[in-house]
Amino acid sequence: MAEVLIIEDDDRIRPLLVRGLRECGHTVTSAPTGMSGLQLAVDSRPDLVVLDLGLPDVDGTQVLSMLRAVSQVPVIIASARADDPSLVGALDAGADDYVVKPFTSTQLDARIRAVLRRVDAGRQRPSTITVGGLAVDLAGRRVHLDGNELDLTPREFDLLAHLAERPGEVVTKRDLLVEVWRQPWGGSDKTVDVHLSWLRRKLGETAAAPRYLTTVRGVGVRLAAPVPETGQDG
Amino acid sequence: MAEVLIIEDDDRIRPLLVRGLRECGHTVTSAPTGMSGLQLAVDSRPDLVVLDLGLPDVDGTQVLSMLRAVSQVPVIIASARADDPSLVGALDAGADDYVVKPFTSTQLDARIRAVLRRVDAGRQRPSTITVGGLAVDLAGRRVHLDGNELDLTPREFDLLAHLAERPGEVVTKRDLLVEVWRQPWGGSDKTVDVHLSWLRRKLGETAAAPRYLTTVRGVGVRLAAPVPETGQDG
DNA sequence: GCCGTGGTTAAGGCAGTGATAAGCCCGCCT
DNA sequence: AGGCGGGCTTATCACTGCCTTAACCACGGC
Repeated sequence: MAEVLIIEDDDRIRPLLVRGLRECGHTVTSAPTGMSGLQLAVDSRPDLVVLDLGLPDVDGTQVLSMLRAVSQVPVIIASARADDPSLVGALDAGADDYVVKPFTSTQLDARIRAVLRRVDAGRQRPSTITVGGLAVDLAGRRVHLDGNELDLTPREFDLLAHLAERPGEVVTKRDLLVEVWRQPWGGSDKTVDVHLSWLRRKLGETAAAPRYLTTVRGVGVRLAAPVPETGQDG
Repeated sequence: MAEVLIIEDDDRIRPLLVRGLRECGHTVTSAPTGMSGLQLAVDSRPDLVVLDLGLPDVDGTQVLSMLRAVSQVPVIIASARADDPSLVGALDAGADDYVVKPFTSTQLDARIRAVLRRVDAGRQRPSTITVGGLAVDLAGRRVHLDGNELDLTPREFDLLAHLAERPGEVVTKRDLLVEVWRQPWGGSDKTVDVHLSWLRRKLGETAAAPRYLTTVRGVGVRLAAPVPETGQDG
């Protein structure tokens, strides 16, 4: 069904949850601490995170805040705290649901499906995006420009795909480093510049005369259909 | 915050919920039976429905099914039944969340906000503001004036965007320095003046004959749709 | 008539960007 | 196991163009 990450320190509960959700058909990974869970969430990009509030290293609410800073992944809080302030605080910090221990994997599975159903309803995306004469096949990882297939490196494709998913929208280099390069904490903007340069070359354009890739100085870059040439210019 | 419909038969609980949610800032309507609630949901198109499972006329799950047949409105089940089958059945029937009575309006409000946040995230908002013949695309950072695209510098765009987000409202230079320039500690008002001047030039207007950007002496500046020329003036 | 606020233009400094080259790492082929 | 090549990153340098500061002018209020 979905890839689920469980962040839970209790060595008795964690295996139970992993096992229960696997029996429900999910692909499950797990982490025993907040920081390792955060790491996994960034690296493996799960479809949903089940987060315990009572973690040994960092408070669950803080983990949630940090996670929200870099990802929109749905989060279900699993906590022993049944009081309103804990619940309200967690939901307002960006959680999607809150279940109080003890609970069955059946219930957790039902809540997971409810959250994912709502999330999926928002984004039904076609597997191939067309922007002007540019066709990006996300599933097949192929790109065609005016009918001719382009030979892109993995990074080049990921970069182009990310931009193609937001046509006409300006994306910052910082966002690209986070989303494409998966480096929320570091990395150099220059790397993005270089890849953009190569991408432009393969798209048959230059930075000085952009067609699809327009850089917005001081902000980022935008992918949009080129404006048809008006013929003779001034 | 949102328009909420409460479907609940208990004459003691219903007013409590209505009152509690109104205190949280929601607009609330309510119905005591499944069929009247269904009617209201169709007629008044609320942003969210709180549905009791134990209704006198029709079972709550059936109400949910009928509602889902005609609407994608988010539904939070409020029920006295704490057993897993009821919860799983309701969620699988299309509910977004499930709270077990008794619960506080604080908790219900938090869950409402969590559900609505996720729903709103799915909608792609039209991120373009139109003021008269001026169209400001916030996400794409493009500006069109009477159909022609304007070439604005980053600061010019930020300035215009900030004003466009508050059409008709006078904004002080101090506010602009804080919000656009991100300099709460200092900075010269003259900088704003200079950028306003450039912006006016690109908008095809002068300070003496303003169309979109009107300065209010001693206060600040306002962006508003121009008043059509009446021909000869007084 | 003076002062303060606002408008415009000019100029210099600097930050962000573009392109290329070199180094490194990893996988593949022999 | 060693060589090889493609791809990614980092570094360097030149350049464009934006932002700020400064100076001067116009206007309205007191």
